[in-house]
Amino acid sequence: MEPRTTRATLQTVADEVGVSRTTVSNAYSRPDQLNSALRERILEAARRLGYPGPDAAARSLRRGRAGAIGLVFTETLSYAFADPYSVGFLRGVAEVAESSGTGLLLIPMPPGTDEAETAMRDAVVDGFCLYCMPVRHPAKKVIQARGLPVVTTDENDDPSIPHVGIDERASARLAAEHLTRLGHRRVAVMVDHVVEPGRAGRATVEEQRDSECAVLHGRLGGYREVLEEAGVDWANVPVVAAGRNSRPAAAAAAAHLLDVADRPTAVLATGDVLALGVLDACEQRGLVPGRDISVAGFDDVPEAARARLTTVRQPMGEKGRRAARLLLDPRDPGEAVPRVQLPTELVVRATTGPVPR
Amino acid sequence: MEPRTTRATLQTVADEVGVSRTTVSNAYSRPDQLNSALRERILEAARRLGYPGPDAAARSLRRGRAGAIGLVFTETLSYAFADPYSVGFLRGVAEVAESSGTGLLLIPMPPGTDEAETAMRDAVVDGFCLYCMPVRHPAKKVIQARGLPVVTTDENDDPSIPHVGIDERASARLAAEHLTRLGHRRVAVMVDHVVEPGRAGRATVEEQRDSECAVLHGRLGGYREVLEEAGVDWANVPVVAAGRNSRPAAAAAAAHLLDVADRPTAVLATGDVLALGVLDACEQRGLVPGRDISVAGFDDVPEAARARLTTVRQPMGEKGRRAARLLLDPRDPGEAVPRVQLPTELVVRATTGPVPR
DNA sequence: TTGAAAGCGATACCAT
DNA sequence: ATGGTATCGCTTTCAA
Repeated sequence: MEPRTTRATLQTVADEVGVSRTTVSNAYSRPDQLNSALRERILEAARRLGYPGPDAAARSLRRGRAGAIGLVFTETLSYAFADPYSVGFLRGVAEVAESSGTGLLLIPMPPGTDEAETAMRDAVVDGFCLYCMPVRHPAKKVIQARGLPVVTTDENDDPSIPHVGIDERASARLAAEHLTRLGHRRVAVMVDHVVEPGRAGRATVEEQRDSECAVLHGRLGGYREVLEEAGVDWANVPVVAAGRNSRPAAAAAAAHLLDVADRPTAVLATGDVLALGVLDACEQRGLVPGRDISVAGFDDVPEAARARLTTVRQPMGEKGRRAARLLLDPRDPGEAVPRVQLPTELVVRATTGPVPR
Repeated sequence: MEPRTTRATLQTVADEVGVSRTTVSNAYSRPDQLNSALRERILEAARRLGYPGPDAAARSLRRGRAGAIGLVFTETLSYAFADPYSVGFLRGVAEVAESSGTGLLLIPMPPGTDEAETAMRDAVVDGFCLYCMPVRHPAKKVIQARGLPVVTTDENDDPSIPHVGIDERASARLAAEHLTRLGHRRVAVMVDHVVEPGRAGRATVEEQRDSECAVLHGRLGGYREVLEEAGVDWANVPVVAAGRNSRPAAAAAAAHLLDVADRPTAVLATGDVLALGVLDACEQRGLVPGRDISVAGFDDVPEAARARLTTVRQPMGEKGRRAARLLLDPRDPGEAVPRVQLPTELVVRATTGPVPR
């Protein structure tokens, strides 16, 4: 018996078989470089010695390739699986990554700045997809410093980073115009959060302006334009935060809208999950959406169709696919930085209708 | 200007500042090991030189730690995001991983054996979570050979691998007994696939036996026991495969069940997504579930509650959390291999009722 | 085909 | 607080 104090390595196997490291390496990575009898002998010896195969990290270092792309969220990782919009996006990314044999590394974002920077540095990846990342995030500069391909979605400040997204403002307008055309003027808005995650309740115009989230700015901006064009004073439009992007949170926050004297005739939600929560709240109160009150969402997640929710559809799966492709298909340096803008459309279903009289 | 032909490395920065590599390394990894003035000088020089920070692969190699755990599916990666059960599980894994600063690497499984083995070898991870993996999968031995911590869910053959799951057979019995108690004897079963993915239609008893999927065996076995106890000949029980685990596929396959002379009075589905598809098919035909026909699912995904589906609840989030913990909390070698069995329960809602007369 | 030598880029340990 | 040295485990020329 050999002493098994130290783990078996390429060298161990090479010595055992009486060949060089190169040959053992080839046995794994380039089967065509040696005759299969020798290869079998090597593999057999490896098995016998308990050699686990070429070390992944060492291989990655030597080759300069990780075989994975990193997905970076600001939200908690588990949120990535909680929100159907996010799931749709990830699914798109996964489709493309998979077809090129690339793994997907979901990178958690620790709270502290130093920790976050370290996390971004330690990710063994060939590129980053930034998702839901505030315009100014400390970890962003680390990611850029690494010099790997990067792509952003939704939030796009930096023109030097490839981007795939939608026209947030114009898309939001679609929903708002639909409502004003139906005659609605007393409109309220439901968002996930404005200033800080978790904080629910009405947000002032100043707070809206100070938000770090470009998507929120775009969507609120679109709503605002349309409503002002219809003669509504934006300062009087209640913008209510659910605190978190969840159905129950939205349902709870909807109380601010529904249980008041001058209940709005319509609610614009910046996401379908929120809109569905508002619908839940309506149901609890015996309000029939589309008749007693109008509710419009954003995203068109799968559940929206079942709930007959009027919403703005954005192609989340396609977004993910395009983002992944931008990362995986190398572009030549001369080329302009790609900026993909995907189309959106208003989907009118049953939750919106004329102003009740 | 320095020549920038070669990428900046630790050494480059060390030379520039006139310190040793160690000190530069410490500036990044152990800020407390040097005075902050020097650290600032180093970081500044790094910035100036375009040094991207310590290389992730090199660091991972040297430290012997990857900072990520690998999730391995047999299904396509995008499927992981398509199935709500799977999403719930992943969410649980993500919660725990995140809390310990660990990333999640979703590893695609290529079709070929060699490719699959390479993919498992190249994953830079500290452990593997095997999910939905057939009892005999070629990639499995590579994973075990790597000698990293491994945990399986659902499919469990090997007693040497830690496992978290449910009692498939007993849980399936819950649903079946509920139906037989209601008087149902003409019962059909809907599964995703038996022999090979994609193949839809009725499956013979032989095909059922030959399936590689332990979960399927467990659930069908449970149904069978109960039905036979109730005097039903299993050979006469239609077991229909939807081909894929999707709602539309199930709805389509339900035609085999609903559009026949002796329509069953009840359908047992091995998953909620399938059950929901059956409900869709019922709706198209004007059949009211719970009155005209009974439908029971399995999993209790979020949509099930909305659809008022009777089903067997399994704690998918908890499954994920436990699996992640088994991977991340190191156990001492002497300890027995953990096998966690999570509880399930029957959730009776509106889609099941007495036999229509 | 096979092998020798030269790194890939960083960190740990032990002095200083 | 700093620095020297050894090493992590592999792949890649290039020559034999």
